[in-house]
Amino acid sequence: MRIGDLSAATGASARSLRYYEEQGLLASTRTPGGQRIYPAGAVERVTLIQSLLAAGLNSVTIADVLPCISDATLRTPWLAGRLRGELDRVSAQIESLNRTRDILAGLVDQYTVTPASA
Amino acid sequence: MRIGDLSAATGASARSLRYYEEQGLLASTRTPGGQRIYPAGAVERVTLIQSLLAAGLNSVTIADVLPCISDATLRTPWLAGRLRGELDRVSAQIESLNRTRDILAGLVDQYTVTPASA
DNA sequence: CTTGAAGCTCACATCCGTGTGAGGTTTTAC
DNA sequence: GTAAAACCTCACACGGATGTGAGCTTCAAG
Repeated sequence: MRIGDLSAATGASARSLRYYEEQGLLASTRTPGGQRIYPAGAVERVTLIQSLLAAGLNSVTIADVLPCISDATLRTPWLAGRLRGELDRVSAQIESLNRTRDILAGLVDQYTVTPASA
Repeated sequence: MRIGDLSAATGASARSLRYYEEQGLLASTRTPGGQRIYPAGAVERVTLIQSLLAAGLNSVTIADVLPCISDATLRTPWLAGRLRGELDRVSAQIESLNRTRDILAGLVDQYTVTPASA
């Protein structure tokens, strides 16, 4: 599959896909003319990359972590700790976001209730 | 309370506090010499600002939304919609983060289980 | 007074994924 | 063989909160 197809399939821009490759997150082979050809699992991989980016992991961290998903032999204790750290961070972030959501929901509630007198 | 005290109380750097003021998120009076004096509720206000920033609202949006928390008369339908939109966005973000957390947790699990043979 | 800590303004730097545009090449379809 | 669509590589720009440093002023304590 070519870059346009992968872009359409994932919602990531071609620019982003090239960036992922540049950062070592995504592999491609090339046609004789130099255009990128992506293997079958690329869609899932890009989806995963997007998830991790959205979770606040930067590309370097993702590059460290990603290989282990496909290759269990690459798992080191150091990486396990790293991963656990990221998990904790994301969990804390979710906690914090939940509280903030409650604040926003409370405000929306007030909007819904108070102007009922109007 | 002066800027150093507020910074210590909230964890926000003095730089950030000045920035919040510049963006209209935080008010202060000044000493005759020009130094900032913050009123009593400033700590809570800064904490709220930090929450909203962490939730992905930018300073302009926060500036729109913040006044309504203290003053119900400022609530307009337009702002209600705006607020609801932000709430939806944050909720979606939390959903997405939950999925990502599950992915990370799954990875950590694999680390925990697989190397048990070692 | 004097001195050191704390504050002030201004302005440039950083992060980092993504947008964008120029200028050129490859691929695909007719 | 030709035209159009897709792709290529630079390389610069951005957003937006925060860091940082220079140069100066104010405040609090001795």
